[in-house]
Amino acid sequence: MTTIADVAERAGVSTATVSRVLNNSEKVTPQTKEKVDLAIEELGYNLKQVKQSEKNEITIRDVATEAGVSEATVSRVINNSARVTYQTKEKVTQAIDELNYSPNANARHLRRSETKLIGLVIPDIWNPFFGGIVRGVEDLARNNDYNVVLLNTSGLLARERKCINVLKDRRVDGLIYMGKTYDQQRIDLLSNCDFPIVIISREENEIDYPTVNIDNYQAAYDMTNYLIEEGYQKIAFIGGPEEDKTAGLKREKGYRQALADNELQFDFDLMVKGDFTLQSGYQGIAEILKQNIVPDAVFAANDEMAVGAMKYIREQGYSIPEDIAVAGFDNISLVDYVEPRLTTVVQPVYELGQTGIKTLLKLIKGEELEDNNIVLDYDIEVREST
Amino acid sequence: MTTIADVAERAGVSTATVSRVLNNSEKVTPQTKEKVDLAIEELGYNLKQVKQSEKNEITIRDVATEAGVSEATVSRVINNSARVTYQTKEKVTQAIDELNYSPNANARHLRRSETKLIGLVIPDIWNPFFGGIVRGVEDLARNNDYNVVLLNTSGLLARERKCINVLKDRRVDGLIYMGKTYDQQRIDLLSNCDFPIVIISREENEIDYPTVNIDNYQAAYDMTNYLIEEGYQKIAFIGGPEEDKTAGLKREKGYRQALADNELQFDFDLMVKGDFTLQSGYQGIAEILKQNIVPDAVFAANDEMAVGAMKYIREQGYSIPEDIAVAGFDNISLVDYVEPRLTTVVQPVYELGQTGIKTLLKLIKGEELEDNNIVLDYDIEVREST
DNA sequence: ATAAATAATGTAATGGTTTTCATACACCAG
DNA sequence: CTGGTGTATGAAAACCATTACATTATTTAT
Repeated sequence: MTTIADVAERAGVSTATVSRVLNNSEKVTPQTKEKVDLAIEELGYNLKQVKQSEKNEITIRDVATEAGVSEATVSRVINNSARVTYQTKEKVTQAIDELNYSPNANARHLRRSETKLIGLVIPDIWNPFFGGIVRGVEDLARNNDYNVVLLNTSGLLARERKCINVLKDRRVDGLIYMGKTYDQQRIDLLSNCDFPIVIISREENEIDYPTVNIDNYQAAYDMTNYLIEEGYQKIAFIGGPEEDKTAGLKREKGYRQALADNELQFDFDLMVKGDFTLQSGYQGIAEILKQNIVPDAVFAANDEMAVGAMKYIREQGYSIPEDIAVAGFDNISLVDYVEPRLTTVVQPVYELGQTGIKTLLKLIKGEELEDNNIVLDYDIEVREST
Repeated sequence: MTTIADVAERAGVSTATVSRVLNNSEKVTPQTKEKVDLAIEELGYNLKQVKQSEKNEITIRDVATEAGVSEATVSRVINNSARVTYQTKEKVTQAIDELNYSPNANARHLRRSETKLIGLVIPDIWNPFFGGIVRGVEDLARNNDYNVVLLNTSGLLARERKCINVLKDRRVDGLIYMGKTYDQQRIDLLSNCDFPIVIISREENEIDYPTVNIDNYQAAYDMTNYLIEEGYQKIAFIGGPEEDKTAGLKREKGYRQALADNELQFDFDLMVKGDFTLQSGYQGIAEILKQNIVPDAVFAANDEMAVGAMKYIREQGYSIPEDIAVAGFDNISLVDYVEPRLTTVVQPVYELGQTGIKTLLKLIKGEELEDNNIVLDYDIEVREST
């Protein structure tokens, strides 16, 4: 298509000048007018020309034409949104097949103002604990015609902020959020979203959104109790970091309460703080053993630390579980592979994910939640380490 | 907003009838008219009501009004797509802030006919091997303003088919595909897509799309060579399943060639087929040992099988690596946790992901690839198991 | 001061779909 | 067979942003 710009170039003047000539709006030298008029003629420029699309996506319009019906009818067939004669339906589906038409979801979503997209914000998919959750989320989401946009944050506030903005721009229908910490900044971040949000794997009292979780306190209590029943008396505990006011703290509390309820003295020397890494479990138990205190069992607030502890214990020549039993928390896949296999609290990761998305879908539909804080069952899987 | 349909429902007639009443276009029974009029009154229906959006999304139009400029100018500010006076820019950004405006990405993408969305099809995110890749993909994608739609297939053809269709509908700009197998059906599936595709972790000769991978043959060769150099002479191999004509086969070939090049006899009794699971590694080595053949080393085609083998070996009272050394392939996280830690081929998972997305972005931009099959470096990480 | 260029901004078409309102046709009861 | 209605369909207005093209302001050069 010829544009004013083309004419301008041909005539060797600016587009503004061409415009002036066309509209007689301002004075123009006769020579200039001459040049411009010539260019217009040469190029056959025509103000009223209609532009035609370059891109050749097959659209609902093409289908409509092919089937000899209106776009509306095609839409009705596609969405089953109204009764359509059998014949018409046939024609339409055939046209769709013939043209290999696939409806543009973006256009649909723009019109419908829903995107069938769920944001999934996670600190680290590499970690199988989260991997299991993601899988639960994705499976069930897709069964409900939603897709998942995955965003890995590494737990960094700046990245989380960006992620949330991206999700806002994309107008996701909802968000499943998992963070490392839940401080005021995160809460501000989330509260600024106008789509529903569900938090997985956090204690309910920290945060003001629906959560899906297990009862960390009770699980730790039960595990400790189990150890006591098995005859262990001197049970060490490797906890989470000082700052962790959430799951880690709950687990610690469960441990202490179980001791108390069994009339066992809580001993500060038997408790150390870790940071959920393998190393910290290793060092944690080392701290205790180096004081020449030898517990008969160690309960770590997560599996990584338990495995780290096992390593040190074995290095010191103790045998597991004969000298020192070890128990963990989470049931990450590696617990099955270590020697001896680790007794641990089984978190239902896949179900956590599924329940999270179920809850989110309810919120999206505007349904009321019976319970804002869903607590799933855990299991204690006894293996050879105790 | 009240629509004709609402009135029709209230009055218990069809919309057509309501229309007739409204326009006096055709005859209508007095009673019907009565009913309809009543309904109209009750619902306060007003033909001329300007329909206003129910959804009250803040749009670029609002920003334009607020800032006293045209929508085009707002767009220019947002996208930095043309020069705008400092003052105008100020006004616009201020309006954006004030209204807390966030541009609707779907509308943008519809117009631009690109979605900044990448499909990521994967057999199992739960598996840390894939988890690492996903992370590499997502990180780099986001740095380039792309988002990732994650689709977990469990390797099932039916699900893969659905996934691909979803991605087509969503008009993703590209796809990163990982599958368990690559048969004709998958190839058909992929070839039916009109966006660029990159395959991660597959041998180039199987498939006709750009791939990112390591050299499985060479890696297995090097590992075998390393074992031989360490003095092992009787090296067993636990391979992939019979059907696996890809990575597993390459690894086997590398193993055999290394033997040959070192003038070691290849011995069928020292080779078993597994299926990449822990159990199959356990059984595999059992098969060999039960024949009273005792190798001095075992090389498994992946880590899971290696760990399974370790387990059986230890159970039989052999010590690792003194009696039998063990080596694996992949470097999944658990290799660091087993006792002794496993010597293995390190696949650069994160880089595989990153390179995959890099390649895909090139394709999306329409750039030529220097190399259609990118081969990344691997490492051999020697630990205590050899 | 005038004519032209350049910079800044506006207008309106466009992207592909859904959905509301409107209507042609077919059916049914009297 | 005809008046009254429902059913199947069509036309056109949304949805929100981008962008091609046009135009108005502001410089620059003569």
